[in-house]
Amino acid sequence: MSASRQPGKTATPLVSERREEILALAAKIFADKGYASTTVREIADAAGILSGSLYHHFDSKEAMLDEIMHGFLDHIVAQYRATVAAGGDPLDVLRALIREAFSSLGGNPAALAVMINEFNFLVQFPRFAYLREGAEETERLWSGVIEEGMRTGVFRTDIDARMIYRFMRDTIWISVRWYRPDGKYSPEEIADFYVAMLLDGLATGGSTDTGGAT
Amino acid sequence: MSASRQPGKTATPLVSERREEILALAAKIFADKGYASTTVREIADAAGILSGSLYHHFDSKEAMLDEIMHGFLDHIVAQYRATVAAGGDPLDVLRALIREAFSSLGGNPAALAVMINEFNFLVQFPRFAYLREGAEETERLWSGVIEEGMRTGVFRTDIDARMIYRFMRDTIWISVRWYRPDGKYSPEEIADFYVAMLLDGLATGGSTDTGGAT
DNA sequence: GTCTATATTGAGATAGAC
DNA sequence: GTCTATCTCAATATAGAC
Repeated sequence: MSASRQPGKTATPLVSERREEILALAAKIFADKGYASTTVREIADAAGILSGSLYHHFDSKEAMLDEIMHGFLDHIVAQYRATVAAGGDPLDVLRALIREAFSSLGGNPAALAVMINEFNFLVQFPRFAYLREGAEETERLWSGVIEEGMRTGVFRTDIDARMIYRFMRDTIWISVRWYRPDGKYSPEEIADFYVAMLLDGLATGGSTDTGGAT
Repeated sequence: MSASRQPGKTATPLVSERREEILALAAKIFADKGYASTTVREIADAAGILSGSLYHHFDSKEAMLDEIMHGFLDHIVAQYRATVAAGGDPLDVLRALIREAFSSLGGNPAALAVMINEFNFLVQFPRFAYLREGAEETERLWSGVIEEGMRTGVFRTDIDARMIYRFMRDTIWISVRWYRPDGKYSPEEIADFYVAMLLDGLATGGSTDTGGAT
């Protein structure tokens, strides 16, 4: 388990492994019970130490949450940025974005769940204001691709691009609530199902009659 | 505001109006801050009374949550049941279900938000086990319609029906997080956008190539 | 139905020994 | 890096007067 440690160098890594371990445990518990309902004692128990000892690694319970959120958000936004920057056919770019979003399920499901569950509450506090920035940049990136696809004619234009974005974002991310790593489908398969449904629709024939909203 | 009160009868209604008022206030705060992060004092403040006085109306904070959840779930499940029982073309039934789900946005958004946010955590406690039953009945009702549509050939059969259900359920319900009553679109319009996208897809041409999952 | 006053518990966090 | 011991505060809930 210490394979990455270089012989001769006596530890003190820039980011302690123990920190990361504890952070991963905390993320899991935050995801399962909710941040507010989680006690520092539970986190300490999971790590096999006493609650007071946690404060050697972290300033506070909130600081743990902050690190989890920051780590997740920075990573995913950087991915989106790179994918959009690479450019290409809007349809392909959108597909790539969707796959990246779904692959967070396999990557760090606990952090994703915490993000989904706590975002709305946390974003109102100054300390977590960066969450809004990340969300807004993500929305700009995704919506930009949709809008480009509308201009070039590959996407339909009769639905608000921002609403399409929201539908997609919510559907993809909230799937962390039912996704199980040992389940029937991998994140990649789920992504492909979703792309298939999103692009071509559920109906077989032309069910162009939406039945209302004239 | 007391239009429903009959003259001559001196109050003592079966369900006190004051209870309902307080419950609505509690639901709003639970929705905004999360159940665990809400204090009984905040609820009392909103109602213009002191925290101790709440216990004249309710046994506990948890009892308030219980009433909110029960009220919401019973109502929506009864609706779904009736709609499915009425029968008809699966495509029309599905459309009706989707509209009903979205109309919860206009009806009782706070209760819906609390349901979405707290479901996963609460369902593990015996007191809230009925949440699972409600969710399962809902899934059976919706999935049944999708499967019938697959049999009769109006829906594509290359995507798992339960996954389709989950995608739909999540997308619709989580929209309570961004829906605003004073916003650009009504729940009915949002429902129609969603139905349009769901049934016919986002792509204009035949983008049958999903690009992977061979 | 609400208030005053308070009991009681459990939470996050700290100080210093080891 | 962890433990022992404890502080402090805030939260739910209660009892009884009005």
